[in-house]
Formats: sequence, structure tokens, C-alpha cells
Amino acid sequence: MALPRAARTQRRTRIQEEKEELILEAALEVFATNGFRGSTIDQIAEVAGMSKPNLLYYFRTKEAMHRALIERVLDSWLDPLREFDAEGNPVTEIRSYIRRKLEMARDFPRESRLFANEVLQGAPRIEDALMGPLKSLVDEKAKVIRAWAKAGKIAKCDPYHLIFAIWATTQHYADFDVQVRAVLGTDRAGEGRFEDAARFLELLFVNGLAVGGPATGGPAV
Amino acid sequence: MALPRAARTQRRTRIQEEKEELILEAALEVFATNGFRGSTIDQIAEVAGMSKPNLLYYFRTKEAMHRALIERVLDSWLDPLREFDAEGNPVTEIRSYIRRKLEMARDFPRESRLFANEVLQGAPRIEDALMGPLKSLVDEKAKVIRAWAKAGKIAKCDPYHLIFAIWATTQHYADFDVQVRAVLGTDRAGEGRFEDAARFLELLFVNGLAVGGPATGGPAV
DNA sequence: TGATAATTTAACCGGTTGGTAAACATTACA
DNA sequence: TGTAATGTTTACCAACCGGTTAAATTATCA
Repeated sequence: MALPRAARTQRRTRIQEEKEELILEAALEVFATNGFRGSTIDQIAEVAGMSKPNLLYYFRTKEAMHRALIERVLDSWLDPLREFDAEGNPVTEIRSYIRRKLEMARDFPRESRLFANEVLQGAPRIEDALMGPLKSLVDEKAKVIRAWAKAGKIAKCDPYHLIFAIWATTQHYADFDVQVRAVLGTDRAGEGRFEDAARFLELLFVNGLAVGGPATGGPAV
Repeated sequence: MALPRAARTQRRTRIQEEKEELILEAALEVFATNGFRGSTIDQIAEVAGMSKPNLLYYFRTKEAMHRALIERVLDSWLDPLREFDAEGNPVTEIRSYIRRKLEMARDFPRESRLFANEVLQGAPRIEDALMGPLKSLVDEKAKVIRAWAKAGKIAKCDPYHLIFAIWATTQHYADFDVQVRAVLGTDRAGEGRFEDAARFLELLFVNGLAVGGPATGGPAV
């Protein structure tokens, strides 16, 4: 019996919509801060304001909650990369991508941490997504970047590592938020830190990928 | 009674040295892959090849193992940043720092993941270290970088976000290793990925921080 | 309104987990 | 070699955890 009781009703009810939404919201909160193994159904139940058996009426297992959550979040998480446009101006595209990723780190830090927790611990529950949809999308965009480099529109560089670098630097502000705040100190760690980060990262990537070495006129090695 | 039985012997024995070492090595392995809450004393005991009560003879609690581990690892983890030399050539210093951090990500991924797990989950057990020694060291080095920028030796930029960017991009190869491998594919994900990463990151940071915009001759904004 | 479907809760279960007590085994040293 | 100090193991416990059962409650709608 693979389905939870709520999915075996004659038709999908309003209450089911609402409660499943409520549970996934709570699950995001808990899984993002504790990881899968570190989270308990009771914690999720408390955040959702429901009893544990009630949660299990809507999701048969803890794993099912996690799976549903990942599926829901993964798609929107990849949106910024999908918007990456081969026809656009390379510098503009890269700059926009950085800005969008940074906005997501600011506005959806829990989603970022959910993935970070999962990947960090070996991605046992999202391996398929990594090697499937994610890899395909990155491969596609890597081709675009490589073409830009070949055409001399940006510096010759490994497109995969460029994408990794953008992921790393932007998601850092969500995943390592505590550390960022600790280092910046209470005074400098206000919301302005995202604007400072955006300014720095634009400088770094735009200059860093400009064709030719900056002062020398040739690639710096 | 705050001390484990092994610490209440008349003097520190050879066996104590060896076993504590063995336990911390096993604890690193387990904590790095499962996080604190996700790790069990039994897991650590099995990796260490000892019985659970025997572990608890040397460390009173799971938390004590974790604390001892963090203390031991934190210091060496900050070494690369300490080597950052105010007197040296800025470009050389930054390049060396990136190289060292990347080597650490390659050679000590477990240490990286240990911290990543901890910070990601709100750093409840290392808050003091973040706001104390870490912040002090970063503040000190930020001053150096700021002086370089003021002197026109590198582009004007926020030194804190520069350090964050170096951390993020280098540690990414340890913390998100599974994802990196998945995206690169089995063929391209050999040990060469660290050299590719080093090449890319040098290009990015050296060009990115070079004074003046690369083609324009003025700062790109 | 009443009957039926849908939802919620209380009580419970077996396995796991962090940790303890005490008996047992080993080592070091006089 | 004997013995006291040190180290290890077996057996155990209470709390926690994922999940089930069945009964009670609430919503829906003819």
C-alpha cells in the first residue's frame, strides 16, 4: 500500500490542498535547518501545528514528505539558469544570472539550504535529479558559454567551472549565512550585505571574464 | 562530573593518546558525512573499531567528541588565511591563497564538510569560534586587502566579499563534490577537475581584481 | 437532518539512540 | 610475580523516533 490515506479518498478536497501545503511549508523549514536525518516528524508536526499521525495521514512516510518537497522546489530552483539566453549579450546574461541567483539566496534561503544539506551529505535522495535534469541543463548552457568564448565575446574559460563559481558565490550567502553575519559583525551584516555582494560579484565576474588580460592585453597565466 | 573516566587517571597513557586519536579520526569521517544530529555514537564506534561504551570511556558525550574534533580542526583550517602576507605581491598572495584553499578542499574534504554541516545548520556548536578567532583573523586580512586596493595594487572592492568568494568557490569542490561529479559526468570528473578549477579560478580572480576594467580602462559598473 | 465520507486524535509498538553500571580483562610497575 | 591502575565489555535503561491502529470527530451533501 503505497498511498497515504488522504490520497485514497474519492476526490481531492480543499482540506487536502491546504494541509499538504501547510505540511510542505513546515517540512521546508525543518529539513532546511536540520537535514533529513536530523529532522523528526514531530518537529515538522509542531511547526505545522498538527499532530504526527495527522501528518502521516497526508504523507505516508518522512521520506515521502522530503521527496514531495524536493520535487516542488527543484524546478523553480533551476529557473534562473533556464533563463540564461544564448542570443543575449554574454556580459548582460552572466550579470543577470548572478543577480537572480543572489536574489534567490536572499529570498529563498531555506530552499538553498535544503539542497545544500542534501548534496553535502552525499545526495542520497536527489542523485537522479543531479545526474538527470540538472546535468542536462548545465550541459546545454555550458555549450552556450563555450560558444561565447570561442567567438571571443568572453575570456576563454571552462564553462562548467564558471557555473560552479556562480553557484558557489551566490548560494554562499544563503547556506553560510550564519558565518557571513558573524564575520561582518552585527553592524555591517544588515540587509545591505546582499547589495555589497552583488556589487563585488559583478566586478569579479565581469572583469574576470572580459576578453584578454586586463592590463596586459593577453591572458594572465 | 564533567570529565570522562580516561581523563581521571593518574597520568596520561600511551593507550589514551592512540585511542583518542582513533576516535577523532572516526568521528571526523562520520560527522562530516552525516552532520551532528545525523551521526550516532554507534556509527563512530564501528568506524573506530571499538565498542560504544569504550568510546564513552574517552569522551563523555557525543557532543564532547564533536567539540574536541572542531577544536583540533579549526586551527589548521585557518592556516591558509594566516599565511596571507601583507608584504607580498597582492596578485601572488591571492593566487597562492586560492591554490592552498583548493588543495585543502582536495586533500581534506572531510574537514571542509564538517564545518559546512555545522554552519549550514546554524553553527550552534561553533558560534564562538566564528565570532571570535575567525572574525578577528578575517578583519585583520581585510585591512590588508583594503590597503592594497587603496594603493591601486588591485581593483577597489569589498575585502570581506572577496574572502567569501574565495571560500565559496574553493570549498565548493569539497562540500558539493557529489554535485560537481554528477554535472561533470564520470569521464570528466577525474582528479583533473581540481586542476581545471585552479586554472579557472586563477583567471577569474586575477583578471577580476586587476586594476581598472580590462578593456575599458576604467572600473566596470 | 441524517448518513456517509473525510479528518483528527489517543494510545500504542518495535527499534534506535545516548548514556550508565558493574563485572571483567589487561597493562604497568614495584 | 603480584597487585593496583587502567582499559574493555556485557547488560541494561529511559527517552526518542518512525509508523500503525482504531476509535472519535468533523465536514459534505443528498
